[in-house]
Order: sequence, then structure tokens, then C-alpha cells
Amino acid sequence: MKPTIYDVAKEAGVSIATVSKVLNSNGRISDKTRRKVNQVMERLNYQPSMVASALTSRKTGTVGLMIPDIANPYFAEVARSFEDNAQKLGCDIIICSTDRDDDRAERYMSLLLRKRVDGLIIASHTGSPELIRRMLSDRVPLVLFSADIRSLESNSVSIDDYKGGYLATEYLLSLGHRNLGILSDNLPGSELRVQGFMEALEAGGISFDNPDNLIRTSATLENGRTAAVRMLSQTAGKRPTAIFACNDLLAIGVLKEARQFGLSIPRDLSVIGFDNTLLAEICHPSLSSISQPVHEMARQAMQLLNEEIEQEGAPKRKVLLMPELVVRHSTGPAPAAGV
Amino acid sequence: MKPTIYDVAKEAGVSIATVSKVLNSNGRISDKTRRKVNQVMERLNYQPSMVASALTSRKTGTVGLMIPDIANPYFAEVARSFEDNAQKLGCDIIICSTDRDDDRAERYMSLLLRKRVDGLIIASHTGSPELIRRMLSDRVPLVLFSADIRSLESNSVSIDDYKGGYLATEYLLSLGHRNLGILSDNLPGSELRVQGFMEALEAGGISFDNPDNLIRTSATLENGRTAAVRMLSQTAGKRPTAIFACNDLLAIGVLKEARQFGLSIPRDLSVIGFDNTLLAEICHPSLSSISQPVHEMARQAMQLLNEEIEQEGAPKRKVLLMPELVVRHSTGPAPAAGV
DNA sequence: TGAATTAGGGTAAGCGCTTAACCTTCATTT
DNA sequence: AAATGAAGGTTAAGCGCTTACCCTAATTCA
Repeated sequence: MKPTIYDVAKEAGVSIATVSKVLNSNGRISDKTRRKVNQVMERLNYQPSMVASALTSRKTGTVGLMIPDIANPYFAEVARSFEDNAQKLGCDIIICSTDRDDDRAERYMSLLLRKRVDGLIIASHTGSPELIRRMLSDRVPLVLFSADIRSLESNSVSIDDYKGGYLATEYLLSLGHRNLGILSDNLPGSELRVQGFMEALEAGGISFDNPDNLIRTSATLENGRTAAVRMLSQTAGKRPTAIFACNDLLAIGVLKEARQFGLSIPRDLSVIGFDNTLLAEICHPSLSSISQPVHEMARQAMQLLNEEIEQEGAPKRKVLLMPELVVRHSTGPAPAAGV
Repeated sequence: MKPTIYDVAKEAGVSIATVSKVLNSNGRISDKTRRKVNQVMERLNYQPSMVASALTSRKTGTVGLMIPDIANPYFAEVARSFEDNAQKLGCDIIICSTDRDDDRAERYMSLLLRKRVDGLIIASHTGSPELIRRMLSDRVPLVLFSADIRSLESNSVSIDDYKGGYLATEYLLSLGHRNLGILSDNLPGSELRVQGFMEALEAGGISFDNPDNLIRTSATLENGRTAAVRMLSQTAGKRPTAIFACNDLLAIGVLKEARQFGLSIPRDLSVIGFDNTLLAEICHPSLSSISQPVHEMARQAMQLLNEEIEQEGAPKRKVLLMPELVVRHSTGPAPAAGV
């Protein structure tokens, strides 16, 4: 059997309280006793049970990370960032991929609560707003990540999606494109990206009047291709010369399909993505994209979460970070007009 | 405060033992009592504390997954597969990315032990063999994933890496290539892939005599490119017409660099990867690769782990699954000879 | 020198569950 | 009708920690 605090105490000839005190370095202990106890712990290879300590201290040192899918490179990167930040605080992370299925989300949530995790990170609206509201009213420490819910009084860390959409669009306009398409996924944040797109167009004096150049779909490579087919098979006048996709996967779908249409990128068509994932570098031509400061976001989120864990009624905060344009090789000047 | 089993018992007018029994549906309880208790639990929104139950039952329902890096798409996919399989068993997963740093691995390991996880999955030799041996002798349930250590009497689930290397090479030979290069990473499994490569060459009556056509490096895009430069800048006679990379990331590095050399793929150069990750589909041209049955591997690993958790001295088993060749567009017939 | 601190450590009561052992009823068996 | 046994619960002892509180002896101060 694994040694317990009793074994250590007996071996060291002290009480378990003393052992506990040297373990947590609190209380008054003489150097001599401390050393002896430490030696015994070492010798017995004592590993204090966090499940026992969690029972009394009410801290498990575990936080739950709810995301749509860890196999999605964006979320994998997010997870990694959280892991690193958690480690600095001496805690670890339980990954929960929900596939955006409310039932799965609810089951996971319940599991996490029963495990008494110290807090929750909820990325991209994983789980219904109703569910989140319930957690909030149960005072579960929690921070929304990468997609805020304005109506909820909760912590959140996200980027300015509107700004991101605006940046991407402005950039395409600056390249001379006048006929733009937009491919959105069905996440709440993406709606803001679309808004940014629209307002940048307006600011550029361009009206968006072709409804076929706006497609909403969920984020898979295949859906990106399908949408691309729809946009690109329009007549030359209506077909966009540049497409803004609300995430990299969709953008790459467009890239792939464009080839089928015999379009050269960026000569005939510019494509820009969002999230600046590993994929953007991998694909060919490499993808221009709007980048999120994922690591910094995770850092702040973890910090907010920690504050709320430490002191129950900590004031909620909403942090908004700025996205940045990363130019690679999938965007270029608009083709000469009138061709 | 969260309601406890005492609250439920009092409300339902029974003892906590009774509540515990309906909770775990064991022991003898009348339908009437069961219903009443269930009602009360519902009404109070009772969430039994798994930390308390773990303290007595010695089951936390958590397993640790040690991997090099969750941000690496291959391991992200592995993690997802484990997650799904774990969920079926009602447990969840703590992710530990170690970056192959033995210290990090050791710290994580220790954390997991203190958390009293039910078991460990150790993917790709994460942590030193010595560390693993120690776990084993401490009788921690554990299964090695994707890279066995033959000398250790432990469970393991992996693919036949040798076979994978053989398959890839045989395929390139069948396309008429006679001058092959190989790019290996520094994982133990990859050594077997190299062996498979070598023996397939031999079986094909080809001798591998140019040491510059074998490069070992760690798995990053950048390293793939660097290695590609070295191989491709050789004179036409020595330069390989096909390159086998021991993982997709390296392969894609080659793909990218080949373009800088003005080589068209697969016309001038064939490239094949390993792992068949999402990346293989994303890149252009899409990458032929050797695929691992990741989901099935995770299923079996989880099952082995579970068996060992259930009964202490369960016999160890080593499972070996077969990789498969997936042909895409990065491989083609060897260029006409003598050019 | 005697009283008041203080340093160093022990006692014991939980934390919220599980489970072996035990105690009633009440229906069956002979 | 007495003995037997099953059905349905209850009691209480842990699981391995934390921590408020208490005690003793050594130190300090007037």
C-alpha cells in the first residue's frame, strides 16, 4: 500500500498534524523536525493524496476545459496554452470535447461538477447559454473564452471579432478587390466577423448586394469546398475575386476547390482565413490569416479564473484583445478589372 | 453550500447508507424508498462528490494521458480518441504535454500520482524508461501507446512501425524509384520505420549507400525544410527521386522546400509521410502517408488499461496493429532515368 | 525571580462518501 | 407454532488529509 500521512508520522516520531504542517509549510515547525520529516517522506517515497486533501481543503487543483473538439488544431493550440498556464499554478486540465452537442456538454459539465473541479473554461460557447447561466448562478468559477455572451455577467476573454473581420476586409480592399465573398461558420463570434466585413465594405464605399457571396456553414474542410463551389461557379462578373473565410479550415477548403476551377492563387483569387492556425502555414500557398493572441488570451483567462477561485465574489471582468493581420501568400492584388 | 449526502438523507427521512445505496444501485432497497430518495436528490440538485467517494472507493475515474504535445495534430487526434473511449467508461482524461522533457514528465507523473489517477497512458515514450520502470514496479496501471519498450513487461498498443516503413518503401519502389531518401525523427518507433525502409530496399535489390540520404531530426516543419535542403541540393545523380519521411510534418517540410528548388511534385519528386494526420489532407499536393488506426489503438489501449485497473494482477499484453498505405497526390512514377 | 510570551508541536473534529456488520419485520417452511 | 430466512434498513468505522484549539517548555522582560 501507498504510505499515508500516518506512516510518515509514525516513522518520524511526530503527529500527523506536524507532517501536514511541513507538507504545506504553514504553522510553526523547527528546522530540525522539518528536516527529519522530509527525510522520512523521501525515504518512504510518500506521495500525499490530493483526493484526501481536496476533501478538506476544497481545492482539487483541476480545471475543466470545455471545447468543441480537441482534434481541431485551433483548439489543440488553445488547450496547450491553457495547460502551460495551469502548470504554472500547479494545477492540471481535464479536456472535454463536446462536438457542440448540448447533451454531451451537459454530461461533461455534470461530471466536472461531481469531480469538484476548481473552475471551468468554456471556449466558443460550448454548451447552451442556459447551461452556462445555471453554472453561474451556482457560483461555479468560470470564464468564457474566445466568445463572450454579453448578456451574461461572467468573466470572459476574447478577441475583437468585429475588428478581425474589419481588418481582413480592409486589407483585401487595399489590394484593389471590389467584389468580395465571405464564408462564415455558425459560431456566435463569427457573426461579429461578418459584421466587421460588412462595415469595412461600407466604409470603403462598396455595397454588398450579392447574397450568394455570403455563405454560412460549419467548419470543416468539406464544407469549405462545397461553399467554394457555389461561390466560384457564378459568372465572372458576380464571382468574387477575394474570399474571407471565418476560419482557416474553411479557407483551405476554398483554396483546394479553387484549384479545381483552374484558378491560380493569389493571381485569380485571394483567400484569407481566420485564427492563424498551424494549418495556415502548412497549406499551399500558405494562407494569410487573422491571428488571435491565443497564448496571451489563455494567460489572462487562467488568471481571471484563478482570481475567482481564490476569492468568491471577485468582480467579473471582460477582456478584449486585438487580432492581427498575418500576410502570407494566398492574397494578392485584384486581377485587372474588366477581364 | 452544495448539498451533501446528509442533506439528502435527512430530507428523505432515511440514513445516508440508504442514499449511498440508491446512488450506486447496490444493496437492497425497496422501489418506494428508491423513488423517494431519487426525488429528493433531484429536488436538491444533488451532485455526489467524487472526491469523497474516491477517498473510500479508491477510484477517481480519471486517467492521465502523457504525450509530447497536444498541439501536434497527431497527438490531438490520439487524445480525442482516448477521450471518446474514456467517456464510454464514464471517466475522463488529464492531458499532460511534456515536450519530451524528462523533468516535465517527472513532475507531471508525480502530480498524477498524487491525484491518484486510476491509470496512465504513456504515448511515444514520454518520460524516461527509468521513470516508467518505476511506475511499473509501483504497480501503477499503465499502458504504453504507439511505442513499445520491449524490455519492459508492460501493456502496450502500437503499430508495426517496421511494417509501416516497409510498406512505404515498397510502394515507392513499385513506382520505379531507385534512389530513395529517408527523413527520420528521433523517436524510438521511427528507428523501426527506418529498418523497414532499409529491408524493403534490400528486398528490392537496392543498396543504400549514400549517407546523406538518411537524416535524423526532430519533428518540426522547419527541420523538415532544413533536411530537405541538404538532400535536394546534391547533384542530380545522388539526389533522391523519392523521400520517405517518418512523420507528416517532416514530409510537408520537404514538400515546401522542394518548391524552392523548382521541383514539381510528384513529377520530379515523390514524398510520402507517416501518421496520416489531418495535415496530409490539408497540404498541397495532398500527402500520401502511412496511416495508423488511431481510434482502434486507443480503444484497445483503454480496454487494456481498464482490465488492469479492475484486477490488479491482470496479465500484461502487447498489442500490435497494422498500418496502412494511403495514396494521395504527393507520390508518382519515378522520372525517366538518366535525365 | 516570577509572570508573560512565544515557539513547537499534539489532539481531535471534521470533509462526504462506502461498506461490513447488524437489526427488525414479515413471509415461509415444516 | 416455532424456526428459518429474506427483505429493507441502520450503525458506525473508516478513507487520508486540514485546521482550530490546546498544551508544555523555553525564552523574554520588568
